[in-house]
Amino acid sequence: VGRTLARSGAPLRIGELATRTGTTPRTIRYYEEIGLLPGGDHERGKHRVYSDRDIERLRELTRLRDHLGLTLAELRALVEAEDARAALRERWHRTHDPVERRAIAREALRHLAVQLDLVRSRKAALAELERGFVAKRRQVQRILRELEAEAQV
Amino acid sequence: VGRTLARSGAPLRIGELATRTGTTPRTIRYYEEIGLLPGGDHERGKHRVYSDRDIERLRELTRLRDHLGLTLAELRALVEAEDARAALRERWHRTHDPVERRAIAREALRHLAVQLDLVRSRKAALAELERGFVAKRRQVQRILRELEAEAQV
DNA sequence: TTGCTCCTCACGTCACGTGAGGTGGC
DNA sequence: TTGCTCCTCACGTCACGTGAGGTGGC
Repeated sequence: VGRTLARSGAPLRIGELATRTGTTPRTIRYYEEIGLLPGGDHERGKHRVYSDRDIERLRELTRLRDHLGLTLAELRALVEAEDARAALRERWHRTHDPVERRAIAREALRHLAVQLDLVRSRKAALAELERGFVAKRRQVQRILRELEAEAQV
Repeated sequence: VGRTLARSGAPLRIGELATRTGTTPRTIRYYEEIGLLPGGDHERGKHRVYSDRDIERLRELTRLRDHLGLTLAELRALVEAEDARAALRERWHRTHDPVERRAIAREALRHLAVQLDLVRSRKAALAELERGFVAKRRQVQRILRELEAEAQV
């Protein structure tokens, strides 16, 4: 096994993390500043170092930001809820009490329902936009066909 | 026919336009300042007055801004293209040359295709997000059912 | 050692929000 | 006349972009 480019699991620097997530180093530092991302585990003045888990985390954040239009304050609230759920998963693994486990699972379902509602209402709005464009297009196409039929004669 | 609230066709002031389009007076003035909206036809210091056509125009802009995530610079480019197409429609009504009319219709189709591509790629991204949430939910639901079956025994 | 990427200020920008102080129309 | 909405500055804010000047690691 020789050298491999982009070896999975290898630590990343901020530039790599940025290109892999479609953002910029500035954005990453800003998110760290406002508490949306961990500090890449660095001392002041030294280079930040990230892991594969950070790639996933940042990708998730940018997706929610771009596709659901969440503000960074909303994202931060969401991340805090996420951390709370991570703590729940911890408890899940430590307990074997089925009553507690059911409560944890139901909590997870409620959270997923909220996310799904957001995604679906945005999708519905986009679908409406799409319908409008398609209707206009159909109308123009009909007119164009008529003009071309006329030209045939 | 007596007084009707919100009579269609009556001129609007900026506050009315704002509430009808889900924006704010400040946003409307800003859009005017950067050339995205006409000036409500007012002299300096006097009240701006808008028509029903302005409602539609602003709604269209906010939809494209919110759902497609366009910047105001992109919106302005789009508005300019829109104005160019309006000029084409003018020519359409003045000409009866079928060759010219076909050219105009084809131009309109190209423009609609660009818009549709944008909408659809955004919809696809949202659909992917949705699939992820649905898969997670299914998994949690399965676990929950198992726990409840256990409780039944 | 030479590039390249990284570091920390810090000011600039985009798209508005938010008063401050004053005028206009039902 | 009294409210209410409108007007124009003008500073503040959010989410970064963009140098300026300097240090770190393959």
